[in-house]
Amino acid sequence: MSTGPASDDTLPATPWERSPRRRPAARVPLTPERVVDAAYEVLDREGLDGLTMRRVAAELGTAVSALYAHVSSKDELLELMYQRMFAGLEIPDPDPDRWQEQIKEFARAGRARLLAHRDMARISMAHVPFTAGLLPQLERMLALFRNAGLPDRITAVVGDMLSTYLEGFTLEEEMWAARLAAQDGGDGTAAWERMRAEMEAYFASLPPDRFPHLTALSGVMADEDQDQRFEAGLEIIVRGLATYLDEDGARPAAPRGAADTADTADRGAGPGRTAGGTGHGRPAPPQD
Amino acid sequence: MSTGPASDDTLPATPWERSPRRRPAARVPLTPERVVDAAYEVLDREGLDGLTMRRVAAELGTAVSALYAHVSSKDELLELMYQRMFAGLEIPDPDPDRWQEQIKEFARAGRARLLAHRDMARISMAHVPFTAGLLPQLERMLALFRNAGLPDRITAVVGDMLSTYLEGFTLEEEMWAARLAAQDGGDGTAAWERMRAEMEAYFASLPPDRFPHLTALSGVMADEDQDQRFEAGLEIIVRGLATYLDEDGARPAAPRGAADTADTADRGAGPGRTAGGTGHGRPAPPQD
DNA sequence: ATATCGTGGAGAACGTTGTTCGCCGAATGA
DNA sequence: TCATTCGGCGAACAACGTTCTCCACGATAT
Repeated sequence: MSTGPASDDTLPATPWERSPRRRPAARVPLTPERVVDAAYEVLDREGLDGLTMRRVAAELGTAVSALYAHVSSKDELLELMYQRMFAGLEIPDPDPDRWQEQIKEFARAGRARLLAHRDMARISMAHVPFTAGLLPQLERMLALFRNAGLPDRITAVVGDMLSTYLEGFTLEEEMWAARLAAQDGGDGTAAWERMRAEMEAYFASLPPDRFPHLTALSGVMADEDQDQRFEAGLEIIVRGLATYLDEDGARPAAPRGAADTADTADRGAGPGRTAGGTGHGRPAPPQD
Repeated sequence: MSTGPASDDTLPATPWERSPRRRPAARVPLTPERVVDAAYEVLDREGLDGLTMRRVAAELGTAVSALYAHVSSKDELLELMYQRMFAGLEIPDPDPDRWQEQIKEFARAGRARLLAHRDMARISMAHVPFTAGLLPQLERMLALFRNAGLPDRITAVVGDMLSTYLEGFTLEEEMWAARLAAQDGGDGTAAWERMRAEMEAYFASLPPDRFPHLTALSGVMADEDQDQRFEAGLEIIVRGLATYLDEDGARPAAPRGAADTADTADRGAGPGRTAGGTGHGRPAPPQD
């Protein structure tokens, strides 16, 4: 460079002490996996808004530009993070006796994955849910629904619906947590408790003539925790699904030991046409 | 070329023709509402990623810094846009005979609002759903559910669930539309048709031994359009809700003319405790 | 053992973003 | 008519994603 060197702590180490130290560090040649590792580290510490390429590079002790030899763009980095989230997610073999519980277990496992890292639901929401790597999971989920006896028309729709519920619920959960953490540092349960009390008081303070139901429910609006709310929503969906079992000649409730993964051929096309899963129609035109 | 004026259309108009023209323009003194108007204009033209304070200012013909006298930050601008989306959204008086249809109509109206402007679901998802301005809508929704005969425990949960489904579904819808628009300019139905064909072919091309259900459903995975898929999911939720009607001594299905908005007192606390609507429990700790 | 080559990381730079600071010009009250 | 106040303007700042050029290192060939 044409000018003088910067102040001391920005100087690179002297060669005789840098060389021996660099050996162990430089021998790990910075793979995409390591970049994703560092990105997760930064994500948990700084949140999605604080997840910058510069910070990821700093986490690895490398230059920013070095990252681009392995990930090509920040979007691809987020994509890799998204895919890793589902790595090793097992969906059990269909057991028609327990299909409701199996669906719930899948949803709980998904929520746990989303909550495992900060702002994960935001990342998840920003990606189209079915990449090639996720096809096995999709297949096993379809097996769950079809073997339960759900009509194909419903099977094709419920996968998207479940993941939408999963991601949407967890996203909202994250947002409350973030808002809470922002307004005061106490990330313990005390802050939650106080906010619940505040909300309850707020609802109760509304004019009862204009908000009869809101005020009537105020005492309990802040009562259940997130786990219970998640379960309640899940239960609504599963109950809704169950109403399709005694339709179209499908098995009535949850008969024993019938269909397993191999029953695809015999129920192939159902009553008439079956219907769309990941397929999407036309985009509804913007209306003003 | 540090000096020289730019080409003609970037030049401001001459004073003698600008002054009379500026009168009507400058007499509109740049309210927050006008900023939001311009922001919507930019949003529809450039998308959320292209929604820049600089572009909004350009749309208004003002300087960027002028915006900050009225909106204070981009986040607040997005908040105002979010709130305007619900302005004038009417939720009908509860009709216990038609509660299922009323819920569906609300959801359809919500989806229409979200689709009315580009990337609106992304904005909506980023905001906590219940601001003070939205309380009347929330109240009327609670009325719908309670008058239908749903237990308070369910009423408190289903509002969030419906809006989650609404926003999540539309968000995914938007993402497909955006991806489609990006990969080729043809925003007509032809592009959608081609993509559906591609997806169908892709699913069908998978190895049937590893993906029996996916291949079995391939022919119909891309069959329904978004409207039908939305309705199908809605139907699942409503059916799930209906299963709660003959519980806890609530009315069996949809009896005539009972309860209206004034019935809050008599069914106040139901069987035991009722449960949380917007309240959220503690944040589940990150697990690694 | 020496010279050559190629790869991958380093550093600086570019264009763009949200936001802030100091200034000016035009309305308004005395 | 003067002083004041307020809203818009231009420039600037820090930080972002991304790209460019260059250099040092290890492996290969002679």
